[in-house]
This record gives sequence, C-alpha cells and structure tokens, in this order.
Amino acid sequence: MPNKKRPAALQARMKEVALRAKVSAMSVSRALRSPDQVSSETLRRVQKAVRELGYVPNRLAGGLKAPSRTQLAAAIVPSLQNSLFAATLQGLTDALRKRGINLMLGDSGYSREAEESLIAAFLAHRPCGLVLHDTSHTPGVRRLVRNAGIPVVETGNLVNRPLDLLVSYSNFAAARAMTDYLVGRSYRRIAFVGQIASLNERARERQRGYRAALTAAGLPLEEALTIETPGSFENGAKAIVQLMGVRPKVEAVFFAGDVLAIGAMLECNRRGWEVPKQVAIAGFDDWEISRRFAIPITTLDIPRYQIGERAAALMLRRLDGERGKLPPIDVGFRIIERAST
Amino acid sequence: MPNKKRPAALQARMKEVALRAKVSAMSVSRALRSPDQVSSETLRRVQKAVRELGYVPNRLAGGLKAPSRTQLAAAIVPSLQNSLFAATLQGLTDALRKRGINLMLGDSGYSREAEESLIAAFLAHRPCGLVLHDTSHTPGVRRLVRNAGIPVVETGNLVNRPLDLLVSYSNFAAARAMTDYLVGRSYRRIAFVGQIASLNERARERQRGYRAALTAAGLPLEEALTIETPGSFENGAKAIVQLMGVRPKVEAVFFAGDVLAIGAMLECNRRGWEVPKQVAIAGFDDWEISRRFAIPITTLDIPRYQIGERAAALMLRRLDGERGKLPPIDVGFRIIERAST
DNA sequence: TTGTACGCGTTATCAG
DNA sequence: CTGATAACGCGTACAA
Repeated sequence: MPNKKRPAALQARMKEVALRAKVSAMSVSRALRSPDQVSSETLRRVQKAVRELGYVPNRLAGGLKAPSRTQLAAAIVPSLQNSLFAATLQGLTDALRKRGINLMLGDSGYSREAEESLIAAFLAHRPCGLVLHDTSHTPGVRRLVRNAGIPVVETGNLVNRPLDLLVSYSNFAAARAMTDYLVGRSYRRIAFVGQIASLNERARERQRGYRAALTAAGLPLEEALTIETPGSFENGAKAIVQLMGVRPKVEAVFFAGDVLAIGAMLECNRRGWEVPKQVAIAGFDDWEISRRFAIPITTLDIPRYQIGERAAALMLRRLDGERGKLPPIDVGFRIIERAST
Repeated sequence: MPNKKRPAALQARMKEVALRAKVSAMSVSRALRSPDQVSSETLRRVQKAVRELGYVPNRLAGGLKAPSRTQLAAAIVPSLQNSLFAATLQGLTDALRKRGINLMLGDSGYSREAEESLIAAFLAHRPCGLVLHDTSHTPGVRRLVRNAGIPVVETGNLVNRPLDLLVSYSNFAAARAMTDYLVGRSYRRIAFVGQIASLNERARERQRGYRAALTAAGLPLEEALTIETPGSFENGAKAIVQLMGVRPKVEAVFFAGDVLAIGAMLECNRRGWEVPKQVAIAGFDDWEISRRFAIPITTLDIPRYQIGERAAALMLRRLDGERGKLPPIDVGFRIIERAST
C-alpha cells in the first residue's frame, strides 16, 4: 500500500501545490494573494499546479493566522422569508462577492435573545464583518461585538446611537411623509394599521410618524383608528373590515407594510368596496404586486437592494483600514403615488 | 506599557480560560465539547471562567485540526429573492441550528458556472456539508464535491443520478398530476405557461409532465398552447392575454409557477374576464396570496419547509457517521383544489 | 524575488 | 479523569 498516510485522495494542500510547481509554499501563497509580487514564471507554474490539482485554499488556516481576513461575513435578519430582507441580502452578497467575501446567514425570528445567541455562534467562525437588520439589542450583543473588534453595520432604522456603522432610512420620516401626503390629498379621517409596536422598533417609529403628521395637521388622534397586528394578507383584510365599520367613516388607511395593504385591497375587491372612492389605501415598501392591481396601490419605495450594497461598501472601507467613525448613511425613501389614493 | 503584546483587549483564548479555571486547556476543550467526560468540579470551574471572560470558541482552529466538524454548512439557491427557496432555507437553518451548525448562503443566479465558482469559494471555508437546489451541474462541480468528501444534498428535483443525497419532489409527476386533474374536470383545450425550459431542468420537467398528461388523455399537443417566459406577475398577465386570443378558445391554463398564475389572475380581474367561466387557471406552489383572491387559485402545494428540514436531517446522518448510499427522499406534493378551476 | 522558521488556537493521542 | 505534546495549513517576519 503506497498510501502516504492520507486516508482518501482529498483536498490538496498548499505544500503539494508547491512541490508540483517546484517552488516553496510561500511562493504559492504569494502567487495566489498578490500575483504582482512574484515573477511571471513562478506565477505561471503555480497557476498550472493549482489547476491540475484542483487546489482549494484553506481559509481556516489563513484566518487563524490573519484574523480580520477570514473572507467571511455574517448577517442576521429578522426573518429569512420576508422579501424585503431578501432584497437587502442580495445587495449585500453581490457587493461582497466582488471582493471574495462569502456570507453566513441566520434569522433572529424577531427576538433579541435569539439575535444574541446567533451572534455568539457566528463569532465562533471569526467573521470579518457583521450586518444586523435590527437596531435594538441586548446588552450582551454590545459586549460581543465590542470584543469581536470587527465592523458592524445596522440596516433597519436610522437610529441615533448605532453600535458602529449604519445604512438605513428613517421609518419615522417615511411614515410621516406618507401621512402628510394623505392629508395633502384632503383626507381627514386617516387610519393607521401597522405591526405590533411593542415588539419592533421599526413599527414603533412608523406609528410615531403617523401621529406626528396628524398632530402637525391639527387632526385628532383617535384610538379606534390605530390597529396593531402581525403582518399578513389575512390581517390586512381583517383590519380594513374592522375600519370600515367605524363611524364616522374612515376616509383613508395607511398600512405600514405592503403585505397588509395588499390583503386589504384583495378584501375590498372581494366585497366590491371601491378604492379610493369609499376608502383610500396606502402601503409601505412597494411590493411588485402592489402596482399590478386594477387599482394600483400608492406606497413607499425603500431602496432595499441599495441598503445591502452600501452596507457592504461601508464594511469594506473598514476592512481596508479606515478607522474613524464613519457617518451614518441615509438612503431615503420615495412616495409612489398611484390610483388607490 | 504593561501591554502583553496583544493590541486591544480582544477575544479570550482557550488558554486564558484554562488559566482562570486552574485547569489545562485540554480540560477546557473537553468540558465544552463533551461535558460528561470531565468531573463535575472541572465542568463548573470551566463554565464559570467561560462566562466571566465571555469566551467565544474559535472554530477556525477547531476545524483546522478536525475537518468535517467545522459546524458550518453551505447552501446555494438559484435566487435569494424567491420565496420558495426561502422556505426551504428556513427549514434548513432551523434544523441545523439545533445542532449548532451555521449556514453560509449564496445564490447562483440560475447559472451553472456561477454555481461552480461559488462552490469553490465556499469549500475554502471547509463546510461540513453542502446543499444545492439545482440538480444540473458542470463537470467541475462533480470534481469539487468529490474531492471535498462532504455530504451534498440536492433539493430541486427528483433526479435519477444525484451527486450524493437527495430530498425533493418530482416536478414531472406534479405537473402531470395537475394536468390530469384539469383533464378530469373536463377541460380539453389546456394551455401551459412555464419558465424557459432550456435554462432550467425543473421547468423542463414540468413541461414534460404537462405533455405526458395530454398525450395519455389522447389530446393533441399544440404549439400555440405552450408559452415559455421568465417568471413575473407581468409575464403571467401577458401570457393570459396572448392565450385568450387563440382560436378555438383555450379553456384552461396551467401556470407552472404561482407568480405567473397570480399575474394572470390580476389581469383577468382588471379586464373583467370571469374565472373559471371564461378560462380556468391553475398554479404551482401555493403562495399565500393565491388563496386570498375573490376566486382563489387551484394550485400545487410543495412542502418546501420540509425539504429543508429533511435535507438537514440527511446531512446530519452522514456527519454522525453513516456511510452507505442513503436512498433519495420524495416529499411529494398535493393538489389544492379551489374555485379557479 | 524567494525561502526558512515559527506561531495562530484548537484537538487527537497517549501517558499518567 | 487529566495533562503534555504534536500536529492541522497557512501567513508574518525576517533572512538570503
């Protein structure tokens, strides 16, 4: 048995590439990481050997020696199944991949405790950066990321005291702008349907924006015109039914989430309620389907993909050595006016 | 400067935990990985030290020494933004997390070449397992996974010769069953709208299933009744408009993707076409919104979450030492009959 | 431009 | 049940 101790014919190591290329392992390492620091002859031989052996570098070893260059980043979103976060993730991975950085992904299920334990688990792999959608954290999270000493980007809301880097938009300003818009369209009795404020900072901020706009316009705040409910088509439908029963009549409903607005629109279609004549509907986040209804839905466009892209860019600046406190980035939002209002 | 060489007060190492707990590093390692192999006194002291130092183990070092236990798996889906894949990912991460395994994620953009280069990048991190949605690969992929020597699970289609493990359903059988169902409902001129077959094995199989059903029922195959188009609401709308212009009249349309069926339904609503009276509509994959229309859409339920869960389970069996060729798992499908047909 | 020696943090092995 | 020692595969520092 001419077995060289290695059980199966597995992955080649750098040493074997070196042997085949007739150079030292160090030259292989250099040829792979900074090709301009070796002679073209060495480069050629190394590349040939790499190809022939199907060599796949071992980043575990590399990362051990040179932490902060593991070429692995981590991201945590509240839910994997929400298309909003998916768009941000796409922007993130697209931008990171250009630099050879891969992404570890997990979901917190909207729980701060789950976020903390997930971060701890991720840090065990020594990622070179961390992206968190949430902006509200346990004390443990602050300690973990401080000790980790890696760039952290938050993306969910334009907060005042971020952990580190911040790329987002103002949930408050967006909700306020949409409510202002409805007021500008002469709607007076405007209802609000959003996610449960106590569970979620973003939901809280949106509700606050709605109220600020009403107050600024001199309109009263009525308990019966604010509904908190988990986001789903069904709950959007239930909310519109409930609101249509309120007297005096509700003129417009701002759904702080397109999933709710769409559910409501479907319900209106089913019941034959005319939008916007009987009730106007506004959404939040411009899902593709919102513009495809017979009466397309007025909504807010948030540049989700761009948030991911710019989060990556910010992280990369840190990895490239920039040390100072980089200023937060506000990607803004845009009201998309359609027939539903 | 009392600096002990370490620049900042960063992550504690196992050695420091050992020092504080007054045991050897080896005992710390054991206490963490197999608590029942150390005395309860040692265990207690180690746990205390870990807590006090906020120790986060370094899996890079662990993985270097003990490959195949990096506690990191990798998954590649065609697109991050498709909710179908998101459901599978959720099942996957939920199941893996119970075993402390985290997930690296990327998208191939429906390209086999992109899949190959992504796999190579992922393998550099020495994942202990790999999940691929696609079932059609470049030769390079076969070589890479063979050399990697890790479990690989494919999830996109019930193929005959999987790379290794397989958890999926038969796209062919599902499409055939739906077409059979439509035939059973006495529709005769049945059209098919699906993704572009040349780009995607799953699309190909669904189209094949449709044809097989028609042929078995003695119905003719007509060119004009098959449309291939990228999946989107808009393309679903265009397809139904095109098909409504065909003479003699099309009686039912099977959209091999709910996004297409929903786009078509929205278009019918807009134009006032009655479903199923003027044309019946069937979909594929039971998106939540499909059941919320005034006329809810008949569709196919694929247990996407379960696919992820079982893919994880299969991978774990391998990691737990099972060697043989584990048989493919067929999770099946279910026709959900609603008013649209 | 290239090579040598050593160390990164952990675990397998084996002796106590 | 515990500890000493030697890898794991690569990168830094320095020497040639």
